[in-house]
Amino acid sequence: MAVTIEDIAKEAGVSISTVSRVMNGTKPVSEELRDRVYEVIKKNKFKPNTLARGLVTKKTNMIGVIVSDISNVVFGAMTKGINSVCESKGYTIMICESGGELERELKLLELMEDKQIDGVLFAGIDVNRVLVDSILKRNYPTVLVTQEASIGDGIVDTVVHNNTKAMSDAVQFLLDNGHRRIAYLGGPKHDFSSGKKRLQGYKETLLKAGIEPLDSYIEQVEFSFRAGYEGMKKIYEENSILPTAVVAGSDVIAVAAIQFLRNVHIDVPNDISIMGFDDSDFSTYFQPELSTVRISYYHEGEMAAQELIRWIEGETTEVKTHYVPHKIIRRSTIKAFNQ
Amino acid sequence: MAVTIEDIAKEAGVSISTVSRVMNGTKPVSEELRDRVYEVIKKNKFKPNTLARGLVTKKTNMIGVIVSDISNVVFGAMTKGINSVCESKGYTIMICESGGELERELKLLELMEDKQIDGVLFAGIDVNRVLVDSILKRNYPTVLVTQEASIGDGIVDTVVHNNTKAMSDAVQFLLDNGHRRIAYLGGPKHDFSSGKKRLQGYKETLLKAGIEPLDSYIEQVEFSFRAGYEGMKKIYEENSILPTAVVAGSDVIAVAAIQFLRNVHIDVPNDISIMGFDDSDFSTYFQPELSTVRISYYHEGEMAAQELIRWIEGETTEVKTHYVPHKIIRRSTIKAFNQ
DNA sequence: TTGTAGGCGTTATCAG
DNA sequence: CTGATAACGCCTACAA
Repeated sequence: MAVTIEDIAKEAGVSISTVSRVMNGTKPVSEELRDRVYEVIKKNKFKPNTLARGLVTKKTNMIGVIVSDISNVVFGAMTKGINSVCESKGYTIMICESGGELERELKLLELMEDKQIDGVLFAGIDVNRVLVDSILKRNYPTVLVTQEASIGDGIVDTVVHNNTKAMSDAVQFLLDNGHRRIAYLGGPKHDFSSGKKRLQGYKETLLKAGIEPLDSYIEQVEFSFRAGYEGMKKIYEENSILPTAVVAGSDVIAVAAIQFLRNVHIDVPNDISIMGFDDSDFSTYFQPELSTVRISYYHEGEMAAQELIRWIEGETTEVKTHYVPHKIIRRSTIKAFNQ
Repeated sequence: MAVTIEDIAKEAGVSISTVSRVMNGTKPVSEELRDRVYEVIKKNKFKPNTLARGLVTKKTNMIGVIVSDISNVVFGAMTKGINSVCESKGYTIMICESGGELERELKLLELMEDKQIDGVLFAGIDVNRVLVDSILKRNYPTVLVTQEASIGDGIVDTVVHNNTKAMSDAVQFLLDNGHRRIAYLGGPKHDFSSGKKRLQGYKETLLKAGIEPLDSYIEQVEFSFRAGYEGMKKIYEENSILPTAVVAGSDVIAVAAIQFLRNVHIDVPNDISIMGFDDSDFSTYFQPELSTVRISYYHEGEMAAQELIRWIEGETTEVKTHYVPHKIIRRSTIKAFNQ
């Protein structure tokens, strides 16, 4: 059996409250006793039982993180950001994987509560009304990361990149480079940020430039290499007039598209330009290097964790959507037509 | 304040022990009372407080996972495997990142204990005597994943792939394909499996084929694109006679090497063959596709988690090293000289 | 400044 | 089968 506060008290010849006080600095203790107690603590390598402590303080210093796919590089980067601030603030993270399924997301939200975590960081796929209700009715702070609620802003605290604007910027970048026939090979429909926000950014920007979006130029696929490959294939097969550029929903999708095009002897960027999304590490591993929209998921994770901890620790926090900036990165998969 | 077992007991008109019993099925309860209690539980959505429970049962159903780098795809896959079995067995995982620093690894091992986890899965960089001692003296089950102890087998329970054999197989594969000048561009020296085991496999296999390993053909670098690139550059610059093949420590390193070679107009595989390691998802995204050694980190994670849980739940477990199989995957970065 | 005692929410032991 | 009651290890008024 591990050594308890009582053992320490006994050995130091003081009461357990005194031991508690020197450990937590919660009330003044005479120097003499303090030293004596410290000594005994060190000697016995005493570590207070966090469960017992949590039971009375209602605080566990643990925060939950819910993501759809642990092995996804995007969430890897985000988690790293989260972890860096949590560690420095004395919090430990509990990561759970939802697979993007509503059922499991709801179950995990509950699991977190059971575990008495202090708060959760939620990276959903489509944070709809059911999810929002579930989040709001719980008695722990929650901030959304990576994905805003699909039923409107200002309802739950959020840290995201502006998906609409990011995609809009990507399309505008292509327009600025003289492209007019721009296809969209984005993430899945059921993913709110990809299925709705980004597609919206794509369409609006084309429209603003006087270009009517073409259904046959729009393909929404899963975030995987295979899906990206098949999506590009479909666009290729079903259009007699090919686009001169494609905006992708992720770098993986972009790379898959390039691979397909190469297989049908279409050169990137000479025949078709490709724009990635995310700026994953590997986007410079390829030849040609990927032009892309840089999203700092690491930073997004950091911000979200900071926001959550601020909330947990009682610093008044306004429920709002915080945007982390994105940036267009030009590399070799874009060819300019104008000038 | 959340509803407690006492509230339920009161509302159902029974004692708290009865409520506890119906929840845990620990002792028989008359059907009548059981139904009545269940009703009240459902109605109030009562969830027992895990902290209080853990305090008395000494079990938290949480297992800790310590990795050096959360955003590394290898650990992403492993974690996913771990998570899948943990979830099915009712355990939740607590992931911590050590950065591969001994200090932090030791600190995390302690943190885990503080949190009263039931056991930990440890993926270290060099599990030396200090670490092993620290692991053994703790009072929770621990199994090493991905990396065996550097001070010998059979001391702590382990699930790994056979690094020596895997690298040996890779080299043998190259030998079988007629290569004689094979360079080694592996992981960092301080990483036991890469710095020691794999290098050993490389040297032994060459020796067995009557080839004396060349120092100038051996480069040990960090697991990053940049480091891989620089490492390949060094081999290129410092050898008047270039190797005809290179075995890499990871797919990322392999891709980086290819990139460098391309930049100095050396063709892969016609001029130099490249063998990757890991078989990461992206190894088929490139042209040419990467020949590599497939390691199923997902499966490794699964096995380790199973082993740990078996241990936690008291099924006698023999402390030994479990190997998960690897496999040579031939793709396009290898050219055969013979036949 | 220090100690006593009650309570946090459960499980488990022991009578009934 | 059921119900008190004592732990579990710690924090925190309340007293001294």
